[in-house]
Amino acid sequence: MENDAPVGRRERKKTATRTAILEAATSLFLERGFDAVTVREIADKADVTPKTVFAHFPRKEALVFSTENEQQDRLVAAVRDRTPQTTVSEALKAHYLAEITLLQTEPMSRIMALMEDTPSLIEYAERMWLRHEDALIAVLTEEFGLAEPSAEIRFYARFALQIPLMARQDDPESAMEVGFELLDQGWARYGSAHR
Amino acid sequence: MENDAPVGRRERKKTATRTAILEAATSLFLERGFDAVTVREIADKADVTPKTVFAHFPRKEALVFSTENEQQDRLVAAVRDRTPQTTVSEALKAHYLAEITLLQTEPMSRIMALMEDTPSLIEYAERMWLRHEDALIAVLTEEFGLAEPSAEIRFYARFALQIPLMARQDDPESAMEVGFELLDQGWARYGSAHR
DNA sequence: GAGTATAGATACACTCGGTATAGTAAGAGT
DNA sequence: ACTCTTACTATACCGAGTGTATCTATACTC
Repeated sequence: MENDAPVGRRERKKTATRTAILEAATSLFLERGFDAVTVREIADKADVTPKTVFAHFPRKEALVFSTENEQQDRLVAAVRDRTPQTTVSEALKAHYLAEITLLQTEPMSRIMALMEDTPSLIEYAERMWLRHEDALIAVLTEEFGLAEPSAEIRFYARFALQIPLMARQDDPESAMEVGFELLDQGWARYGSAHR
Repeated sequence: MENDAPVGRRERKKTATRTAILEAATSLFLERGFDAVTVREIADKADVTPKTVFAHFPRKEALVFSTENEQQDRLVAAVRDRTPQTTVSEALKAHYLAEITLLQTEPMSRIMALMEDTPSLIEYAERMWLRHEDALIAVLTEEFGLAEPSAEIRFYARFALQIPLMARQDDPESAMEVGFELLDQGWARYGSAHR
């Protein structure tokens, strides 16, 4: 979390205001919901100018998802650090399931609850998630010992990132199962019966 | 296009203002670009109130994509009306390629050019395109003689709709080829060599 | 055909996210 | 002590989109 070098006072102050903004925002969001809180209120509570809020976070939605980078790192690590006898799909499936259980614990679960009834947040979260595509393509390319990503890898990454988005319902495990089965074995078996 | 019953004067006037807004918008967009045109300017040129613009179109971006419904109809028809010996994937691939060539002709090509350098438009177009998912799921369910959509169908639809989004580059045909090959035959063949 | 209801449009004020600009003040490097 | 940079402020602003009350031409009804 805060394992960066404790550099100069200036940077310390900067991260201080950043966390102040973040804390003000999350407390207000959890209290009244995302849409009902204005950026100006957040700024007031954090005792900064609205402009400062946007200096630290590109959009209002970004105040909810401040741990995006770590998420990507975990995803990449899940692929790269899998055991040799594990396929990429198996590793991804396991990782997705682990992430889901992670999201069900405090304090993430409250943010997830906030998300459920805020369309703009869902949308933003999905867009952010899909931004990991390039990173996933990069690991896969590396793992497969290629110099350039192949078209197959690109499609695989695109498809694979869709799976957790569809498994956010009641039974994530079996949904995930189906998704990866289709991704690994293909549709032909289902479709061939009906041309 | 305008094959609806020529009903009362009221509805005729309504569609008249709608087309006036649409024409004003497209001409201004093509002339100066999407972002450089304000809704007020469009409203002025169409001689209506800004409020009226939003009464006809939910968002500014919707002014560019006014033929969304027809697009969905064509997609559904491509699946439903395929010849019996054609698989769904084959039908979709052919349809996508046809749509792409359609988009390369006037006046669509100019709208596409407009899109290229307007991120918000690309985003909106993709979101709108993916909204066809439910419709695609519905046809597939029907075509496969099921009462309820299966999880496999849901994933297939999700994946299949991603393919044209990835084939917007230089060589759509071969990209499409790869996408559907992966979707139909699965990743196992590629991945197995590298676990 | 007069009376009434209503849908489409208007006028206008407003909210809110986000930006632009100019300036201040504190910290960092020399 | 000397700048130079940088986080932040103050303030005004922009543009998309909404809320509300109102007007009016059209449609419906008796």
